[in-house]
Amino acid sequence: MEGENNNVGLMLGDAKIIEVLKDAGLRPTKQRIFVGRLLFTGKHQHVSADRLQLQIRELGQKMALATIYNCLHQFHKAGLLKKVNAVNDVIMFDTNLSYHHHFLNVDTGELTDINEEAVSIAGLPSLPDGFEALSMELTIRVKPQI
Amino acid sequence: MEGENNNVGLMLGDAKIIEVLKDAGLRPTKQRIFVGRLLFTGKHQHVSADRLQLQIRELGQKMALATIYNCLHQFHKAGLLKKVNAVNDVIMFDTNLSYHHHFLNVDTGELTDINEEAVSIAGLPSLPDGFEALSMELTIRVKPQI
DNA sequence: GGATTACTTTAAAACCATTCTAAAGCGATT
DNA sequence: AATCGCTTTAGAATGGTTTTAAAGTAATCC
Repeated sequence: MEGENNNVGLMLGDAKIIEVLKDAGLRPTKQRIFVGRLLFTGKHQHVSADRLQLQIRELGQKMALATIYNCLHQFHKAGLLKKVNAVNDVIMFDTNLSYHHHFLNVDTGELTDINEEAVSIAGLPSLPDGFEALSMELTIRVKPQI
Repeated sequence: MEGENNNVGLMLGDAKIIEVLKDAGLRPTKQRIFVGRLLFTGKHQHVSADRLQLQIRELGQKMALATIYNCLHQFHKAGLLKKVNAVNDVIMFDTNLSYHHHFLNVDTGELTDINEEAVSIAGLPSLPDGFEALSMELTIRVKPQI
């Protein structure tokens, strides 16, 4: 179970991003700083490697998909991103680190945060013997009304 | 479907499976009946196409993976199976049709049902405008204690 | 029943998100 | 500036799933 990380929406200048990267033990390369700028805007996002590359292209930059995957995984390992259960066969990362749940638009694969207070899960079931819980996630699948 | 012992002759209980298939608008082919026999045993299971093929092979039969995928998807469409969020990049189907949640062993990808009464989710959040809810699923990721 | 028609199964190829490879590039430390 | 080790990169590889088109089989019609 992940800790209740009451994250402030950080708006990082490059200096701060560089510091965050260093603190995470990651060299502040051009690529990691660029991705950091896109992700840590203060507004929470759900991103896939693919869409991130598109976004980068639209800004007139080029970055190998492998680099983007590396970056996302490293950010995740460093606790800067949450990994969301694969959606439509695509790995999604979430900049909202606090404990929360998601609506999943099954038509588009789009995720939307559920306000934490809107749902309460009571009575954690006893775990199988010899197991420990890592995290918990509720997904509500939704689709546009006809 | 072929094998050394190519006897897929119907056994007792097949009559019921055939009826179920017909009711679902599916021709009761040898393959669908065989898969039905494996799945609808009364004991709930979580299966992937891959593991199902292994199980079939162990019984001395042969079935194309594509056929197994077709079968699972058709059964799902007919409401005979539930589809579970992809786990470790693998599509899982669940014979337990009732509303329930899962423990996910992140090491093995194995799913275990959570007794419905063991958890209660209170206060359904209001859905985004113009959307309707399809389903809801809680996944508790667990791993063996060290 | 046998022929016709429509749906199914199959092996193999295609697909596609993700990971791997190994060579070129770059950041840090001296 | 020289070196060392981590990074980036394009392209190939991987692996689960889907598609293809040809062969097979269930249902229908007479």
